[in-house]
Amino acid sequence: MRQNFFQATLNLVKKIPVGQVSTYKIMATALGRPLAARAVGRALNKNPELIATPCHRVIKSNGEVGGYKKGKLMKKSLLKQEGIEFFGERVKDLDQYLFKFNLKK
DNA sequence: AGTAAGGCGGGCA
DNA sequence: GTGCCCGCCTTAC
Repeated sequence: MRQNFFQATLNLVKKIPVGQVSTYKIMATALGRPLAARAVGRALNKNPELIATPCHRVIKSNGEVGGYKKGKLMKKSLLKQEGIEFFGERVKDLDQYLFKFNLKK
């Protein structure tokens, strides 16, 4: 399932609705690996299609933007275009935009 | 096969 | 809030 993890990750990112975001942790959990947040980031970094796969909608669990292959500035810009606002390096009202997939809080 | 790296998380000083 | 370290997981060399 190693190779599949990569696929599953990209696939999962595509499920994030426009105007919403998720965190590496949540995604890792959704993938069955609550502790693989790092691996998720690794996968997204090697994301073949930056546009088709909205990896910019994935941020850190603490609300910070996190990183982006093309730079976090670009990431923030893309998110802003989707209606998400920022407060410095953090997403404003994170819980409001946070997409938790099928997970229950 | 071994090791380093990477868009992280959490705990503690 | 900041900084540091350790832990976790997968991918690349």
